[in-house]
Amino acid sequence: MVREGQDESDAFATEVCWHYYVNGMTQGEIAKFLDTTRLRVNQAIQRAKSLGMVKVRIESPFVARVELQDRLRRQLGIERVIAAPARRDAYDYHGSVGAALAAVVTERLRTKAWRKIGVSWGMTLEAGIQKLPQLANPDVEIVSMLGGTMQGASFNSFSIASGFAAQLGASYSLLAAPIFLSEGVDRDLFLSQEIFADHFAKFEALDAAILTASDISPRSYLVANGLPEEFSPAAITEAGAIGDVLGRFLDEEGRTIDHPLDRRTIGVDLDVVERTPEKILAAAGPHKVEIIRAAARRGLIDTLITDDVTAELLVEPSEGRKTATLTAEQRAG
Amino acid sequence: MVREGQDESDAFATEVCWHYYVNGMTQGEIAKFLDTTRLRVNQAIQRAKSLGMVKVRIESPFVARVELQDRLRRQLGIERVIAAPARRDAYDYHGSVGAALAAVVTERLRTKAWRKIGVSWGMTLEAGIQKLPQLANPDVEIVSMLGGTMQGASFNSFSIASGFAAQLGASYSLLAAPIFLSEGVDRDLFLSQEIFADHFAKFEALDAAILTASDISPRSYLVANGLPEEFSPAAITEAGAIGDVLGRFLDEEGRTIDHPLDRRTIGVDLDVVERTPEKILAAAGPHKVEIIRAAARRGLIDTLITDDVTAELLVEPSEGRKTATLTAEQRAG
DNA sequence: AGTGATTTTTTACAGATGTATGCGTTGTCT
DNA sequence: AGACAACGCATACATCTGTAAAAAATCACT
Repeated sequence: MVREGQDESDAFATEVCWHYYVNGMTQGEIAKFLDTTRLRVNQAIQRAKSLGMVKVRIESPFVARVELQDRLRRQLGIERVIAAPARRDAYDYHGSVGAALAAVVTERLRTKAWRKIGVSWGMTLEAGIQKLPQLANPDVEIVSMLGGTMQGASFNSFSIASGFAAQLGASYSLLAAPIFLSEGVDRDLFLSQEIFADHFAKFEALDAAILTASDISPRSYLVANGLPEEFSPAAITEAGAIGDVLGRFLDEEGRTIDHPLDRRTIGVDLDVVERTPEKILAAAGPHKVEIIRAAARRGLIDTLITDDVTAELLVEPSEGRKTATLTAEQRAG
Repeated sequence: MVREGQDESDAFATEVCWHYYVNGMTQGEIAKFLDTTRLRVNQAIQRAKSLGMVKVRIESPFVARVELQDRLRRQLGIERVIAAPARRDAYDYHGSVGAALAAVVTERLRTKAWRKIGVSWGMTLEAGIQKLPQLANPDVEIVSMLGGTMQGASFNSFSIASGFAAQLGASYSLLAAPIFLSEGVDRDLFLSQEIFADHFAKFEALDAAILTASDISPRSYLVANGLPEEFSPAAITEAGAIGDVLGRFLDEEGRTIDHPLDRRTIGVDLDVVERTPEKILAAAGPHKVEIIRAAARRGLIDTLITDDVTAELLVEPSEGRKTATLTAEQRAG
């Protein structure tokens, strides 16, 4: 050509991409058609992609959610994120997340050979039970991962494990103890009872754990109904806690806070939970953003189930909102 | 899922496409990641494409031209179209087309083992010679496909073949005869001369033909300089002709017109040209639109070299201008 | 429960794609 | 002119992709 190299090569790449993407020709066909080698065509496509000449856009109502999930997944460094679409007009923190949790558990049970599933408790998990279909999994055992509350407003904390078991057609194993021991009770002595030893041994053998997280506020079922009188929410916050997972209060970095309350908690140790093969944490609500981040940092989440409202709040504000139109240069490598 | 099937499957397809196109994951990786089979992922991508969910856009200054060429190529039913970018401020019909012709010929000579190249003549081909680099093709013979003019304004019609040969470093073979025999000369007798028989035999053995086309107007070098006095342009038009290729006047359908002039023309028969393996026709200008269409219909064009202005005029107005953003559903089949 | 029909899942295989290797050509420097 | 380096090209090969057929599972019906 009389024209200079850059133009010519761009024009060539343009024509190659046109045939490839628009006309659907194969690289070999294009090479034959343009009297060149397949290698050249292949390289032209790769160059065009890396130059951002080829733009792939996915048009679907689900794109925003998928993108959000993907970004959050990378940011939190966890395996999977599900951001269920929340009702923005009647936002309740639990409805959509519960449905998504039910769907995930159902799907997982269909394909995985889970035997023991550890469960936490709380309003989010209660919502999940409501959405579960009736299944038959006689080989599955639902293992309660922490003690229960002695009083409550809406549901019995022990009923979470049994409720899961009932819907899943599974057996269950409760931890028949208060979540927080009374003052003066010797923890080691209490737990030395044989029945507890058997139960704690199951924690090490869980195939999956269904968790939730709460902040420290009256909205937290645990704080509202379970906290011993001598521990005020303010005192726990003072100690650096921003919320709890399984009754264990964590600081911003996901570390268990050093506080007398922790030594009175009856339930699985978070270090044990970390070793569980599949950890599903379901939680939503603007007030839970910090504790979800902390739980992720602690390594307590493989699959995060939340809603799109919370997910939006979870993503780093620094990471500017990307458009759904992205370059597909990734195929190059 | 609690949601209905359509939504779920669309959401799934969206997520799959996201991973595939945006994250650049392989179908197998996505299947493993989403706990499903590669088949499902493959089908989801195909469904998304066929639903128009995936849009591929090529962003390049050359897109418009490439698209134009491709559309024209299909419409004319020829192998290749090159629409060189014309200078719209100083439009001359020949500059850009000549450069493109030179580029094509150079490229073809580099890769193809052409031995005999037939050439027409005219201002467009003259422009091509000007843009040809100096090459060395001692094994190539340039064969003039028609007789010459006895007078002219700008260039000698015989110099086209010799000019090509000089630039290409090839030998040449002229047809030393007038393009139109004088009245009363017996054509068969004239052509029975041995030297012409040899030359005409070469027409059957051409590897390629470099052609052009003109309308019937003073802008045509042939009409202006070559037409016998007894044939007025009006008379030829009257006979149905809209232009000529190699001195053969064609009607709209590309048929050689039945006219006394045709029986006095000295040059290759168009039926012979049709059998030439590679026919390159270079022509541009709004006035040449009709004759280019006719030449294509006649099967005289494998590669059309024109400019973008002419190409725009050549495409059927009925075929609405498509946008450069097209669905890439073609990969499905 | 048994049986047949329908649908999924698995498996296999034929292209298509992306990459590395070695060879030949071109151009350049001494 | 000869040697060397750089570049491009053909080949080969390891995935990846798309599709069809076989096997298995599920479902509907008797």
